Amino acid sequence: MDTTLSIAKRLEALGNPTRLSIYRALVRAGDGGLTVGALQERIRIPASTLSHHLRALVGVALVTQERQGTTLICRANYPVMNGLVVSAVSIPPSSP
Amino acid sequence: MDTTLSIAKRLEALGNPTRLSIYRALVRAGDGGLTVGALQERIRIPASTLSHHLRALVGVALVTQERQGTTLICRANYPVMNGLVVSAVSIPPSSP
DNA sequence: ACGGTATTTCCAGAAATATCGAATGATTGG
DNA sequence: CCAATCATTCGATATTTCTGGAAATACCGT
Repeated sequence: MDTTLSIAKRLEALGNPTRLSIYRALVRAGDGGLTVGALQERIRIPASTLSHHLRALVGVALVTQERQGTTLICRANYPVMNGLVVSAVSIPPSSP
Repeated sequence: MDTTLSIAKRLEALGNPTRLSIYRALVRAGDGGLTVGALQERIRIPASTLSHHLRALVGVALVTQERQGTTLICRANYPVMNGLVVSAVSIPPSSP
């Protein structure tokens, strides 16, 4: 019903260069994913900033997280991205 | 070279609910496109606000404009959107 | 040139985002 | 329990984005 909104939220999440870099790093990492620490080494931004961006990506389900002891593993959520792509490309029926 | 950036810019442009509505209205309109005025009737926002959003979409080439007398016809730029989708889905090689 | 319609630019205020150091919380191994 | 490591939250600032009324501009027909 609010398709447009959830699509926009995901696009907005990916629309920040830093967050897009994070997402792409996770795509590159594949199914193994990356810990927040590993991500920090690659992206090279302060931990707090990274944490905020990760929260945004997780909030729209583009990224999932799994605890493993003291570390957190982050993974790109492919099905959600595929759905987003389909939604973005397909011709919308009408409304908003 | 700045792939990530230009992708991010386009995603950001579509990441605003109002702009996404505008873009979708243009997709619905098809090859005929819509004048700015027609767009305003559908989206129902002040002309100046609409103009700002259109400028953003045109600025990243997701929308094209063609003058026709006193009116401006806006059209969704499909090739750019297709390119964006491909970029977003394909696994990036490395770097930022 | 004038009047009218279509659209953009100017301006400004409100709201949202991005950033990051410092403090805090969580979890495990010893 | 303590120390250590990994990560998040707090607090504060700087920057950007969004919004829309008013004024300006563009283009046509007469």
